[in-house]
Amino acid sequence: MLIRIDPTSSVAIYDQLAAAIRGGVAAGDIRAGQRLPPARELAASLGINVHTVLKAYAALRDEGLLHVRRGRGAVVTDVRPGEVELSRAVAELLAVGRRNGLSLTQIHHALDQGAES
Amino acid sequence: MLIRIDPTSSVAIYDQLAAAIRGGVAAGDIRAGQRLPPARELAASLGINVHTVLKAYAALRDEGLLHVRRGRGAVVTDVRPGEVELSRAVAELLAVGRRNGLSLTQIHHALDQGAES
DNA sequence: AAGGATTTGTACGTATGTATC
DNA sequence: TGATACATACGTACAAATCCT
Repeated sequence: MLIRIDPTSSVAIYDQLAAAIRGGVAAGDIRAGQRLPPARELAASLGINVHTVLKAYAALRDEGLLHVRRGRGAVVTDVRPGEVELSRAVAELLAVGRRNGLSLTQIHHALDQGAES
Repeated sequence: MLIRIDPTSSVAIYDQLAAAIRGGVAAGDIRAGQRLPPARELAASLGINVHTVLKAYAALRDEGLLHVRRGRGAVVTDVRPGEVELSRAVAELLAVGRRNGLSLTQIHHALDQGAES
């Protein structure tokens, strides 16, 4: 897939890149399980900085679209459309719960209470 | 409030700082509407880099704890996270799960799976 | 209204740590 | 052991939004 970056755009470069990758996945240009180019490589080919690529990767990881891990690279999540938002909602609840000092069991309990109402 | 950073800790500095601010808000040391020190200033007083402070501020903003805007600084949100934030995350997960045809049990299962990774 | 000061946002550069292969 | 690749942190510079005079 071809990614173009417009440095004159008011949209941030990392945002342009993230959008391009999102689109590539949605369009099927990038398949589930497929690994994206290493950040340094992609940065070099696009003429941008590694940080900028890593920031885009991190954003997509937070969305649940990518699995990004040290030494492994960025791999497109193997989930069906719709499951991305599910895993993101799961991740958010876990993050919020733990931030407030809740155990996994307590988070489950909160889920049950929320389901009653 | 006093913030201490342990550079030898395995916990990332920006994470330590974010946790310290969260704790300060929770403990009432920092009140709603109060403005945090400029990133550069706080960075200098803690002996860390501006980026590190900004990353902590951005994380807290994503959590909804802070309003961070150019020229204005970082202001503590008037709504206290906690129950409100938790119930919102619960509601979102339930909504997303049911939209995708999951039962409550299946949502619990998704939560467990998310907790593993 | 205009301009300067303040403050975060983004981007680039570089170095080191850590997990994976 | 070594190579690969992301994670974090520090440094610097400029842009953009806001505030104040």
